[in-house]
Amino acid sequence: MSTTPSLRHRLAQELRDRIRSGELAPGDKLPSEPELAHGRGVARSSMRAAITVLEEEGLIRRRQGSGTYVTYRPAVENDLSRNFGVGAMIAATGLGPGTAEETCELEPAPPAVAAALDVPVGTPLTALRRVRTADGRRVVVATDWCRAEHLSPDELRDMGQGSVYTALAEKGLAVDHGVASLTPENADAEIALSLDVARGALILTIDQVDSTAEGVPVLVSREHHLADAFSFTVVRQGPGSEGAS
Amino acid sequence: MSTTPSLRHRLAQELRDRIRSGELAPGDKLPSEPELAHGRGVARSSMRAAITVLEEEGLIRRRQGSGTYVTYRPAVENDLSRNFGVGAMIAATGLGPGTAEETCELEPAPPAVAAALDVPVGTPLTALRRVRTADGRRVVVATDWCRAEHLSPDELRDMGQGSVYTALAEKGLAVDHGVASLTPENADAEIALSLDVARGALILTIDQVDSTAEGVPVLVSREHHLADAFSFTVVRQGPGSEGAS
DNA sequence: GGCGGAAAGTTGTCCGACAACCTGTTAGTG
DNA sequence: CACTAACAGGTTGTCGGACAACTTTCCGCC
Repeated sequence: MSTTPSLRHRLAQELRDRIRSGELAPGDKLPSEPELAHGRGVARSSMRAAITVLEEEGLIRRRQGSGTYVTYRPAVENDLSRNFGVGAMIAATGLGPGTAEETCELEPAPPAVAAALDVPVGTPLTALRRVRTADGRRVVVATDWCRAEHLSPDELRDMGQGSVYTALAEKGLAVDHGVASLTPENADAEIALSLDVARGALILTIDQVDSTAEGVPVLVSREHHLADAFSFTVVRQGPGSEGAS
Repeated sequence: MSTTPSLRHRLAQELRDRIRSGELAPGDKLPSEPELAHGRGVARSSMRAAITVLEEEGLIRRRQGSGTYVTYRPAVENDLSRNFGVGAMIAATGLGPGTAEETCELEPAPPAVAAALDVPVGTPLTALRRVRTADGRRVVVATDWCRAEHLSPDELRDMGQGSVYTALAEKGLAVDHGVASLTPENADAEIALSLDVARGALILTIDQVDSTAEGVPVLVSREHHLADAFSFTVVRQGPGSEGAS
């Protein structure tokens, strides 16, 4: 897992840091490609590839004959498409993440989860149920399911504080991407009790299926977020390059 | 606006189409870079730059010494981070978008909108209020605000069916990206009336600020979506390359 | 002061070469 | 026969240089 990324990705990361640190502010013009390349002792084509990565991420914009400029894209505090896991989301709001309740045991697969993980309904799955807190306040109740042969309840319990993602990664099942589905809800009795709020409180439920790079679904989660504790944001790409469909 | 995009972007679009059309299925190996380049009569470096674009989008994955492969990323039907505008979202679900009510007039800027557009509170703004339908059913009530000197109510009315985005683009104010904020709500009396549902129905409100490539905010919108009419999904990038924070 | 054109600077594309790496084959060994 | 190790071929990664296309600046000219 400590394989060094390719040169262009390392160069891209350096530039990303320089932008995020504020050394290169929005609207600023980057040094020319030959300059950047010579400064780091790499070929211009390599530096160019790195710049292409950032361009695709939308951090910079190239203009032929003129130069390369940092875009005015805002740094969103809590971007749904980037922050992974409840802990990261809470941390992104500047609050301290914690866990109030935690149970981890084998549980027969509910239909929706079974379908996502491609197992028969009722198959025993490792289920991790947690109530997450932000600065002590209960804000999320979440359940994670994964196949028992991938991660047993015992292994997960031993993991302790570590994220489920790191636990899976150590088993060679690194999560590459996930698809999240958002649904507004009113808190039912169970959720209200777990989060210590009145029944009917506004909840945003996130159902997510995480898969490996090979497309194998390894983790299903259902998170009930207290609506007034978070603000969920997404950066949407403009309709520029895309053709009609 | 008809400036041809750079060669690598055109090549990237061709490859994207071949993947989306199913000609290249997930897991398939792409022809080698020299092969692809020669087939299109371009230099390998140009084709390589195009492939880098797709790699950054997550559509393909390169493996040194082995080849380039199409990833197993799912094609999500209604991706919040890609579909722009209510019409596109409705169309993405396979339903026919329509408009039930439409009013367009000057209106003093509410505080939140004024702040986003960087004008004093109460400044007259062009406000477009629409009730959108999917296969005839009322599903969204949306209000768009923009500065009157950018787009007057008359101009917008003349536009007719055309999207607000195209109207702005023709004025040289093409929208490059937007930041959306999601909030669950229960329908109040006004929304309930507009959407013809009971009070308290579950609503997902999307507040969005759209800006040009220069970072100038040009359009603010507030959309109340009927929760059970849509499923909102987001593809989330895995925690792979990102360091901890 | 205003205008036109040359000049310098920057990104876009092309070409050829070699290094690093993966994969399947083959020859050798037990 | 099973297993291992070396080999050859193919593929991506990086390098260096060159020229084209384009933008911006500046200088001389009117």
